[in-house]
Amino acid sequence: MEHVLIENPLSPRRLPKQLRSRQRVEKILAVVGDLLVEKGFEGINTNLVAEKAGIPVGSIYQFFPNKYAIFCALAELYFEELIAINRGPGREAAAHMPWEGIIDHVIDGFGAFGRRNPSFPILWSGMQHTPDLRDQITLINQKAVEANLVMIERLLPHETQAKQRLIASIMADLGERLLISSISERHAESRDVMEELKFLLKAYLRAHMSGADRSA
Amino acid sequence: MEHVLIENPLSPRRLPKQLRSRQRVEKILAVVGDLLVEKGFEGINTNLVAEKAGIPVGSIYQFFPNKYAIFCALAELYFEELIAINRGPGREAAAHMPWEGIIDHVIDGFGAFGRRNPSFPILWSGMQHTPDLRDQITLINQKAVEANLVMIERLLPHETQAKQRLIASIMADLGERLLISSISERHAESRDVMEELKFLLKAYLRAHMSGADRSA
Amino acid sequence: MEHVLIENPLSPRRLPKQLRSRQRVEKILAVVGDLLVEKGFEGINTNLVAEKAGIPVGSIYQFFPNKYAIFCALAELYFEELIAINRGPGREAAAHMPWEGIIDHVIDGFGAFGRRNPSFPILWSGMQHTPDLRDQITLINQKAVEANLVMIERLLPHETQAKQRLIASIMADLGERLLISSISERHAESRDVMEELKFLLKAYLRAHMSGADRSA
Amino acid sequence: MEHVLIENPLSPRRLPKQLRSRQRVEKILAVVGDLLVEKGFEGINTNLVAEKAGIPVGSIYQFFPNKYAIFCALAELYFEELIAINRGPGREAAAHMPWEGIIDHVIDGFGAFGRRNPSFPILWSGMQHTPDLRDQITLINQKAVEANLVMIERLLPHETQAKQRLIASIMADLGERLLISSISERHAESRDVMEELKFLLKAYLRAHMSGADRSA
DNA sequence: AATGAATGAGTATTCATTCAT
DNA sequence: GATGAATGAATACTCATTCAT
Repeated sequence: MEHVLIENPLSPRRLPKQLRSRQRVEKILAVVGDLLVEKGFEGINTNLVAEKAGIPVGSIYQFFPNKYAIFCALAELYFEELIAINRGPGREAAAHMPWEGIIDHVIDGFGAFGRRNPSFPILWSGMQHTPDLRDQITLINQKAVEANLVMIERLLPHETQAKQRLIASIMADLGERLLISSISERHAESRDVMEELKFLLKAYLRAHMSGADRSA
Repeated sequence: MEHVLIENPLSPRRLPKQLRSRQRVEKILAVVGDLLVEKGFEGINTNLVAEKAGIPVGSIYQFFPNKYAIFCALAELYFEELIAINRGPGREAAAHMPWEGIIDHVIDGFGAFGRRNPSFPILWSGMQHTPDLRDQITLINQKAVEANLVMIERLLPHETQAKQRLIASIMADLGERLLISSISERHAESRDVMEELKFLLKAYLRAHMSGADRSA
Repeated sequence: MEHVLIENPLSPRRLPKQLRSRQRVEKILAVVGDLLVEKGFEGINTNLVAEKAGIPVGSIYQFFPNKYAIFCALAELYFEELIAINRGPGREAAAHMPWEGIIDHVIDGFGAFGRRNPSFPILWSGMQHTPDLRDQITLINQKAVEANLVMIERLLPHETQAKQRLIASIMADLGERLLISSISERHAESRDVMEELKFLLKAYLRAHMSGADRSA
Repeated sequence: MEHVLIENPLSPRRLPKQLRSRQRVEKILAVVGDLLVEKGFEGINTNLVAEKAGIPVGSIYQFFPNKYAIFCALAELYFEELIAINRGPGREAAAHMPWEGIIDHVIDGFGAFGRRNPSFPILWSGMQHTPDLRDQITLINQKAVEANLVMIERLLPHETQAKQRLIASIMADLGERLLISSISERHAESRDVMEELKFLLKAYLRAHMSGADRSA
């Protein structure tokens, strides 16, 4: 389900069960992460990955149907983590937390994630180029929207569903896009940016909550 | 001699003065725009451009020192227009206009621009990959920040310069990033998104203007 | 791992162990030798080499990092042989041989070598143009000088080291330069030239041995 | 005669009579000389020459039928000078000069020439690569042989014509080859080399003059 | 299953020469 | 004559993927 085995050109070919195989897949993904930082998205090639991972090229194709499936798998790893962050601090914790706290928690989580995974923005923006990969991004985006919707429905119960979804979608966009740019080198003042982002999101939601006049 | 450009690896080689040359350069840029939509950033190659433009490859290299200079020239075309939009409705008009009107004007401008230039987001995100081109983006970003600063200084005169610049920079990021994503195909409901963006920006600035408490 | 060569831009990429690989490398070098004669140094291109060798271009790049490395490998083959010739008839034989015999032996060896390898002078002079290759020539030249020094030290023990080296160096130059020109087509009378060269070298050394007056 | 007007692919197309044309041809040759040193033989292209010479490309083709004819013309300039040097100090002077003096004079002349014309060895060795140009070299070589013959006939009147020609030819080879290598950077001790060369040539000729036994 | 040598289509850029103006 | 924009064939090197072993 999460790993559709119907031969989708981007999903992993074979679910590695054997220990060695699992280790190999992990090694491949780790190497790709490193190379993304070291050589850039376009600088990666399968032979290089194999060499750095210490496995033969052929083996890569036992786990992945093609080069892009590797990126996809790495992205999925990142996405799972991001979705978890985006989903917030968990039901019970969230129940006793003001919504602003959730926003702080999510943005801080994104910030920490970005610092932990310098290859993420490179992978993300690289995926835009390959039409097939772009579809994966759309998918992940939808998951982010769903996560946001949970909070929006709670905060803005009187809005139409369409409006709620629009807001959730804008928030997802903000999150993703700014996740990328806030990590990039030109924001050494990353901390300030993160704080400002929290302020922005809160202001946005508060304005909706107070039913602010839109026409002015 | 008059027009020998300092041979920057990205600036055009020769300024086309003759009618035919100007037409050729325009044709090249138009073809690149089309191909960007049709084949994606990585799908473009010089021979293809030449063929579609109906000129020999060699001719491309009379005007551009290399492939990336073509992208750069197209980007510059777009950037000029965007900067003009971002600068707002002009001094006199702006003087008699509430700041919200300026925001509406700019966002609407961006929206119209995006609809007119479907190749823009592809070009923009493609430029991220090529280090040299990335520098161009940084430059343009700075110009956008400057344009935003003018308004911020007027609206939030009591903030520190650093804070003003941070806000202007967030706005620029928002503008650029959302310019890209709001245009992309997955937002057919582009109009709603645009309206929501206006709301977002206004809420953000209003929150700053009212000196909202940040700590909550 | 055993055979990973330090990736010098001119040394072979992979040492061919398998029979087929070794044959391929040999075939490549043989084809380059032929083409050198047929088309000249500048007339050689990698695709042509591949075609004539009956292998795909890509295969060339499995063994050689670039075009010049092929020339270098061929040169090294030649050089090894030449150095061996230059080193003379071997210790024991040399011990029972007048020095003139050694000169005869070396020059005859050069002559035979030249007749066997018509591509050599083309390769040699071609290597002068490519700065990287020129360095290889300097190296080989030094080896030739060392080989000559052995004999010079024996024949002219009273000269200063600097003078001995100068003489050895002139001899090396003579050897190399004349190796090239004596082989070239305009000397069909190659045999006579070879004999004259022996005479020249002997006269030169004898003059030094007799401590001839230089000032006249 | 010296400038065959029959459309030889390497001779100049048109003898420039007009002042401006003569200046242009001279400028072209001077620029080629400079570029030879600056960019190497293969680094020269007609458009670059035209640009550096401050004339349009088309004009080059008014004086020279093709690129190689330019090299040829420059070579001819050099050769004329070299032949003059090689011809010795002039009839009257030579009559009152021991032959050793002539050799000194010629070698010194070659040395001075080499220092004056750093582009010469580059041009010379470059010409080896282009079959057509190689023929020019053969021609010039013959002229050098003729010049040497004059002296050889005087010094070794009893040798057969064939032998005289062989000796003259060896000397020419020595002269040319060593002209190139003695100039090159690896002989900073150029002066010593020059002196050694004089010694070599004198020893060679003296050995012939004394009818030295060849068989030893 | 595992390997890694082999494949060859694909691509940016150059430059001698021409010829319309 | 003079110009210099136009031309396009030519060329080194890469890399995703396969498949014989």
